[in-house]
Amino acid sequence: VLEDREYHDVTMDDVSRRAGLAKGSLYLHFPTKERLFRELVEDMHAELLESLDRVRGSSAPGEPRVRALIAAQLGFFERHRGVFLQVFQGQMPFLCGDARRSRDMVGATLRVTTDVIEEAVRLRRFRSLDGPTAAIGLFGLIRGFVFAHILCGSSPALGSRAGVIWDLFFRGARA
Amino acid sequence: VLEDREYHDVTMDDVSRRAGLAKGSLYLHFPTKERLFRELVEDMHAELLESLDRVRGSSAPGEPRVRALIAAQLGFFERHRGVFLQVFQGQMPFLCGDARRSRDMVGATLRVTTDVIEEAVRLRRFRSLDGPTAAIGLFGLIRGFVFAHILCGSSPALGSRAGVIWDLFFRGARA
Amino acid sequence: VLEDREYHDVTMDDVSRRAGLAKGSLYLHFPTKERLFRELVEDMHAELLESLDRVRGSSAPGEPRVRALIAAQLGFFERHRGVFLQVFQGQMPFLCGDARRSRDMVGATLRVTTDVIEEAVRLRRFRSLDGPTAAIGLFGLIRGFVFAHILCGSSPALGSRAGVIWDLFFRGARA
Amino acid sequence: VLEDREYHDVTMDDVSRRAGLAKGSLYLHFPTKERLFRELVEDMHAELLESLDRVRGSSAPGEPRVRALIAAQLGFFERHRGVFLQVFQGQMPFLCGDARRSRDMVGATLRVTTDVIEEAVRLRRFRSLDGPTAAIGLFGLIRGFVFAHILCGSSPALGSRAGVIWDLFFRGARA
DNA sequence: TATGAATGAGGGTTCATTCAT
DNA sequence: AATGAATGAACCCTCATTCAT
Repeated sequence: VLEDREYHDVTMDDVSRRAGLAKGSLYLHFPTKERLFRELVEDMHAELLESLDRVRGSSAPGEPRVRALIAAQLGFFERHRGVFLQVFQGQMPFLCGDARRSRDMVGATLRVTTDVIEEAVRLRRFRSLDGPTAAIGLFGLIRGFVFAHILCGSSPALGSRAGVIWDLFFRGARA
Repeated sequence: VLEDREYHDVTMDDVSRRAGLAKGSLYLHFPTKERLFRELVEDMHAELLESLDRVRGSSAPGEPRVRALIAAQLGFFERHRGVFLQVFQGQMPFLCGDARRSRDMVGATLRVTTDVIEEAVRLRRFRSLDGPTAAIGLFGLIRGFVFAHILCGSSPALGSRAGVIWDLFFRGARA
Repeated sequence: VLEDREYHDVTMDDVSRRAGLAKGSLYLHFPTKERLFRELVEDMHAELLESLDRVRGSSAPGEPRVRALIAAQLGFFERHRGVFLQVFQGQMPFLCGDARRSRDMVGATLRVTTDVIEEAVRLRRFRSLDGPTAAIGLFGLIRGFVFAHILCGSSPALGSRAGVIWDLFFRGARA
Repeated sequence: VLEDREYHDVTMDDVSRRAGLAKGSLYLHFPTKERLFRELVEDMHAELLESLDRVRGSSAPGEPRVRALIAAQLGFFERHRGVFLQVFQGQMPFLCGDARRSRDMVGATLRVTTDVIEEAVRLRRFRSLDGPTAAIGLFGLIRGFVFAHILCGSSPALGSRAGVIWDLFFRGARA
């Protein structure tokens, strides 16, 4: 439903109609509208963390792992394009009014990113960088492309930007 | 008011109380709640564009100009920390339901950034980069630090991160 | 509720209280205050037309039918005395801002009246009259008595005036 | 202003703009919106009574006087067509929420009409009629044509219906 | 477990009225 | 006398939530 209307314009009526349930039945599963959407976002976030975790198992440390991490995030945002269109446009209280939870979600992503980057530093693939700081940078870089992608329609495909992001992050702009 | 409550939870009563006006008086100045907040955002955006324009006049092309651009954006976000806390947390419909306007605002920023980057490319300070793409990258990088700053409280000062951002953007992570 | 307060002074709160419903419940049945009152008036009007139609089935053409028509209208206004007190005093936008609809309602009544009068003319019970014009006259005559009745309290009973109206309409004032 | 908008949709702003005065200045002349419109209606009514009074001075008793009375009323309604369009459609609380006053206005008209009719009865121009009752009839007859005229646009001219009204009232429908 | 009619607090907006200038 | 910006009570309508069935 969020792909059509923003959070505040989505009524429980809309949700129930889409769910093929009666309005009252929604309340058998979620005590509150806020909780319903919070769980939606948390599910999505769990999925992201899971896919970031899989990065560790399925790729070699260093460059391949960083690239896999970038790809995993792009894939995640592409899969949930509709919802993030809302989130980025600020249409959905990202975590339904709970800043700490928002911090936690971003924090978890940053922690994984930091680990992967520090790994690459240890392997001398990256120069000596402050892990958390570089993680913020990479995080922002990725979101920048996601943002642009979502805002400007769907071309070019988000997945295809992984190479560009890696190139910018790895080599920088320097001549 | 936006620093306390999100857009949809801010009532015109809240606004008027904070403004020291009666509720009705608000409507002498803005025909609609949406318009009131739209104008707020547009004023802020105009200020950003103005300060980005000033970058051209007050700095040499190439590296200094890119650094000035980064600083200008950081300064802008720091000045409006409160509002952007909301925006980044998705608490405020940044553009009050008008995606095109959102695209325009971001587009204007990206255009200036593109110009400045292409300048640096022409001057051989940057390697041969696709201007618009690199602009998205820099834009994301900056916003990433702003986001982290806003989310994690105020330390370290946002302005002090200009060097880090420049370093990451210019040199990349490569060993 | 209209018997106590005029349309614009009747709040949906008043209506709901009188209906023994919550305010919101009203909106399950009518999308709008205007529509609620419009339907009230339309229902009343449908009832009037129905009772005018019945006149045709239950009375002989000519004099009896005209008398029945007069009686039917008086009965209708008497049944809805309260509402028409408002309407005649101009307390209720009779048609809620839609002049065409008003014309239609009156038009339908006039058409039936015209038919009945022309019938009587054909039967040589009435002299040769322009049907539509005479219908307006009879319509006004009836409403005049309704108006007076409503304005001056309830005596004498409206139904008892049918004879007087017929007498005036049939014989005129001529010596 | 009443010719464009109904009473409740006319704001004091509208009135002041039309009057070429500031809104506040209105309140130097009328303490209240209701009072402003009440005085408007009372002025109109005074004008009607005056013109009915003139009927006595300017026409012979009996038939000419009744005809003059009819003409005077038609003229009055034609002059104030706009306002009465509102009143008849029930758009304007005829006397701003004061039924007694409404009764008085109609009562005054009926009294004059009664006098004129009884005069004609005494002169044997009319058969023996109950004055007040016949007055109500004539009053209704006239209003019926005014109503039809106002509702159906302006043709035919209201003034031209005086003959028809007189004919109906005088001769009745009888063959 | 499922329903959906009913609820009623709360929001945006209007506009008659006031009052400092 | 004239102004018009300011006021704030009041209204229509929405929608998350409840509860009898």
